[in-house]
Parts: sequence; C-alpha cells; structure tokens
Amino acid sequence: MNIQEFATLAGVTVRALHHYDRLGLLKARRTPSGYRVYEERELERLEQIVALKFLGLPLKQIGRLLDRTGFELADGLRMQRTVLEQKRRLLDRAIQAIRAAEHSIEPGRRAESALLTKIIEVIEMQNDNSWSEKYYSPEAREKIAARAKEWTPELQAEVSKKWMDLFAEVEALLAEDAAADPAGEKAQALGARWKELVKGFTGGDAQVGAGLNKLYADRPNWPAQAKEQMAPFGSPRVWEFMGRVMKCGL
Amino acid sequence: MNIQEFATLAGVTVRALHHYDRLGLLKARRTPSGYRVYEERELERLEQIVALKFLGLPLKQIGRLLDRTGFELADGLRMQRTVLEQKRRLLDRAIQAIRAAEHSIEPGRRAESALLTKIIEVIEMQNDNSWSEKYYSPEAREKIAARAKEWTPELQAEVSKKWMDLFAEVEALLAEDAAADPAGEKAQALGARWKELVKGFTGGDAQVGAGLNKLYADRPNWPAQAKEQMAPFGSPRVWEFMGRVMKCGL
DNA sequence: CTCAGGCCTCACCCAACGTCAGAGTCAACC
DNA sequence: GGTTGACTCTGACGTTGGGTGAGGCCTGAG
Repeated sequence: MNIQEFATLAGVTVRALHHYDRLGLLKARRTPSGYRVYEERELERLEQIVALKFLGLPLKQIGRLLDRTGFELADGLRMQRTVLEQKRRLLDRAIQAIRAAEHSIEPGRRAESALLTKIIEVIEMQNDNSWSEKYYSPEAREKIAARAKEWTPELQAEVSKKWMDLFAEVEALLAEDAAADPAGEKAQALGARWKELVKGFTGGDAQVGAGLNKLYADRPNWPAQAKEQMAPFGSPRVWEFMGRVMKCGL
Repeated sequence: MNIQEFATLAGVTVRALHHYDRLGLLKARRTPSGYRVYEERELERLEQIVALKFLGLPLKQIGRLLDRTGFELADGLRMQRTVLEQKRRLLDRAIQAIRAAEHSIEPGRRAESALLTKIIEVIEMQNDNSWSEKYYSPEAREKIAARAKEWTPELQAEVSKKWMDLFAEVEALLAEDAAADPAGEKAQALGARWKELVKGFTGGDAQVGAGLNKLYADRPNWPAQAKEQMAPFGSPRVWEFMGRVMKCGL
C-alpha cells in the first residue's frame, strides 16, 4: 500500500505519516527507490497512535507506551486522565468567566471595559484559596505559596497517582481484613508511605503540617467544589483507619 | 517601575513582558539606556491581557480586541466561549474514553491490548453520527462528509455566532409584536438570512436540504446530547415562527 | 574603581505537523 | 523511447508562547 492510500484509510495526512516515520513511531518499509510501503499490520498500530493522540498524549510518550508492555499503559492512562480533568477544570473556569461577563453586560448595557473588569473579577474569585488559608499561619502560607510555584500538571498527576495507589492498597488491606491491626507491619508500611507523601506537600515544615491537620479536621465545612475534587481519594473508612495508623505509629 | 518589579506585581515573567513588548501588545517606555519602564496604567492593561490569555485567546487577537472598541470584544468573547465549549466536549470525550477503558480492565484483568481496543471502540462510538445519518440519502451523506473536512473550530464559532445573532433578532421581533406577520418585510429579511445560513451547510444541494428537513422534523427523537447542543439556539416559538416565514416566503 | 546583579538583544528550543521547493519516480499514452 | 501528469522523497522554514542561555551594557554600593 502506498502512503496516500494508507493515510486516507486511517484518516490522517501524508505529512503526519512522514512525521511519525521520522520519530520512529511508525516506521515504514521502503521500496528500492525509497517510497514508503505500509501493510495491514501497521494500520492497527496507526489506529492506536491516533487514539492515544486523541487522548492528548504527546507523541514521544505514545511511542514509549506502545513499545513497552501494558502495565505502564494503564498507569499512563490514569495519569493522563488526571491531567485532562485538571485541564477541564481550567476550561470550565474560563467558560464560566465568559458567561458571567456576558450576563453582567446584557441587563445594564454597561460599557465594554466592564466586561473585562468582570472577567478579571471572576477569575480572581475562582483563584481564591482563602477558604483554606484560614487554617494556616502566615508563615505556613508563605511556604506553601513558594512550593506551589513548582507544581506542574504532570507533577500533580504523578503525585495524585501515588495517592490513588496508596489508597487502593489500603482499601485492599481492609477488604482482606476489616479489623486489620493499625500497628501491624503492613499498616505501618502504608503509614510510612502516607507520611512521605504528606511530607511532599508540607516539605517537612511543622507549621504547614499543623495547618494541614486543622484543614483536615474541618472537612465537613469545606466548600462543595473542594469535596468534589477529593472524592476520588479514598472512602471515609480509609481515612479513619489511616488516622489510627498514624496515632499508634509515632 | 523596572521590569522585574512590574512582572512580579502582575504575576508574569520578565520574558513574557519582553514578548508582549515585541508583539506591540504592551509597549514600555524606555530609559535613555534602553531599560523598560512601566507605569501603573500599564498594570491595568497587563491584567486584561492575562485575563484574556486565561480565556485561551491568542495574543494577536488579544491585541486587536484591546485596541478596538468593546463591541467586538463582546463578539470575540462569545466566539471564544463557543470554541472553549467545543474543546470541552472533546476533553470530556477523551476522559470518558479513558474511564471506559479503565472500567473494562479492572473486572476481567484482560490483556493490555484490550485497553487500547476499548479506547478505540469508545472513540469510534463517540464519533458515531449514525443517528443523524439515517435522515440523509447516501449521496447527501457523501457531500456532507466532503464539506465537513473544511470545518475548523473557529469557522464553526463564527457560523454559530451568526445563528445566535439571527435568533436574537427573531426573538426581538417577536417580543415587539408577538403576532408579527411572517410575510412582512422584516420577517422575510430574516428568512433570507436564515436560508443563507442553511445554504452554508447544505451547499445548495437539494438532497442535503431534504435530509436536513427530515432531521429537523424528527427533533423529538434526537438523542439527548444533540438536543443539549442545540439548546442555545432559540426557543421553540422562534422555530415555529421561522417555519411559517419560510412557508409563505417561497 | 570595582564588582555584583539587572537589564538589554539576539538566537536557538519545544510539539505536531502545514506548507512550499526542488528533485526523483511511476505508470500510461503517443 | 519520450513525454506528461500524478506521486513521492527530503529538507527547511513557519506556527504559539514563551524558556533558557550567551554575550555585553548599565547601575548602584562599597
């Protein structure tokens, strides 16, 4: 099959196939004169590439995922989902900001500068983390802000994944033995990982840690959006169990 | 104010300010030695730039929107919202595809290739327009597919805006006079614009037009998602009125 | 006067191709 | 065999919003 047939068959451009070829993502056999030749088998691979591209994965990572075995694929997908969910939250906020501005202008017929002012106002309101700030001392807030600068969506996805893994294992432990010993070896091992992850946020700072504890204790009063974001992270019984693990651990 | 102070004040990098300066988006006064100097006034403009950037607008367009007057700003925002909503739908579909794949693997512990297969399957299902295809003849379908290739999100946003404008004007006409004459001058003018927009989709093709009419007539049976997407486009009474306009128009 | 730290202007880098440009290849028709 | 038109190849530059140096001027403190 020549390149154009193959491209139209799969719904991509010839240029894209050139690109994938150069990247080593989908190498084609060549005729003596250098023309690319594609087979059926490669259509399957191309479809996989297109699918993963649709999920927003970069080509480099697609190459790694397709060439290694599937365990990493599942992990990669979970991480990508987290990234996409984060992006979607940002998109939602942008859409909400525009809508708010549109609603603010229709009734009163105010000047156009009011539109921008409204948008800025809404965006600032969305960024408002003041609901959680009240749990922290001023020094702790400063340290959190400093660390927050270094957070990328990818990094967040990775950490998020680690938490999910940890929660899954705790769930598994409790599923195996609902009355598992919080002081037991397994529980304490999980507790150590927990502490490590928490330290990733606090940076080992005692003041940040104290604020985090206060924040955690006040869970029932969190705003709805915050609760929603935490929903995937484990059921209450996991939290309760890990609380006991921490207590008898240290 | 020197550049670094200004940058931290606004929460952007010095490099970004260089960039905006070169693009003419935010030009800075210079000291005799060439250093950039910023004033309070420019902070306001920078905030507007940052806000519009948050909404996903390209810098070039931000420049145009900020330099022209606000009527275009409102239009630009409406278009951008449409673009963002479209992107959101795509993001949603990607997330749903990953979720479906994750759910499909957890229970059965099937091989990793099943993950990709499942994703591809879900994506294809999402792309499935077969619900609307049944209204069209095969020839009409082919023509629609040919035209669909030329559709970009921006173009769609523009057309979408034209429809919204038209609907708004019809609403206004009906608000002014609920018993407006469908054969009247205003109504017929609106009818002409309507036909023009429909022609933009059908390309003047009779078969496509016939299919579109059938599709329209069967509105009650559309899938929920399709209805949702059409929701912003006018109330039933507008549709009903325009139906009468068309009838007595031609 | 010197030195550190800011600031300046190039200029190259990323991702995923689009879009020529110039040159070779293939298949069909004369 | 030659010509023609349709493909194909490689290489190189453009796109977006800056990041990240390199190399050189500016400025204020000591």
